[in-house]
Amino acid sequence: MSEYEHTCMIRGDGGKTLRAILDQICNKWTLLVVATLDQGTVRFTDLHHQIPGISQRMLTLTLRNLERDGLVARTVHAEVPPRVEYALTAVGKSLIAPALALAGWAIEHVPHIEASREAYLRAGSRRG
Amino acid sequence: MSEYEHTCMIRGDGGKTLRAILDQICNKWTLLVVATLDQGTVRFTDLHHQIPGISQRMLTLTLRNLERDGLVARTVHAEVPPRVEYALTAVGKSLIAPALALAGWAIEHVPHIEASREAYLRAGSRRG
DNA sequence: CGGTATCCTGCAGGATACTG
DNA sequence: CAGTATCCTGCAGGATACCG
Repeated sequence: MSEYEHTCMIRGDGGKTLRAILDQICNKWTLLVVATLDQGTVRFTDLHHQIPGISQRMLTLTLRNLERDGLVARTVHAEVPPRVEYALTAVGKSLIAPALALAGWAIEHVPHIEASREAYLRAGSRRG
Repeated sequence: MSEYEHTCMIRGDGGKTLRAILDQICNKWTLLVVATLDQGTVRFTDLHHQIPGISQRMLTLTLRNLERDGLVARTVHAEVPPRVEYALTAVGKSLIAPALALAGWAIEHVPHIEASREAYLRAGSRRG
């Protein structure tokens, strides 16, 4: 049985809705930030340390977008030194499951994909 | 119960594996092409017509990448005029399910996200 | 500590023209 | 019909410096 009847969800409006979301969560850091926040409430600096390679700028931008979309809650504690904590909202948490589905697929098929790439390269170099 | 134990799949190697795949499938057209190919075997021109807005160049590039990764099979028929047909491989088909999971999440939460964005904008303009 | 502001670069992807 | 080849542009995202 084909899944064709359901892929209209992807093709739907020419893919605009889905791609607007995909563009958002695929922007290099979003999914990583969400996954890191799945452990609970985390401070800005802790996030910065736990996500290797992210710049302060990109962490801020990513968190702002997530906050704007209602996936992450930002709490500022009126203390000195300042303390700002981030946590997933219910909607943010609900993203974890489908993200894991995709991550699972990725990890499961990486060997196949890499093998296919090498075979493709070899076939290409044989052609010239 | 938290999903924290599982999010290591996302955070795993600093997210490199997952992001390599995500970068690949999030590149604006890949998922749309895969979803369109879920109907079966489709010719190049038919794909071009069925995916509004895609250029010949991007369709070709997207298909080449999918073929290289073993998600799509390309069949050239020795005829004139030429006929080239594309179809999902088993691995390509297996991507549909997790993609649908994500698409489902996206469609389900678009209203919430858009409402959150508007609220965020209003709060911002109130601040100045 | 938790950010902004600014500058800079690579490259995804569009437009267009040509081809076996 | 099914592509290449080439040029061009916007903008994601990195580096760095400054700020309340």
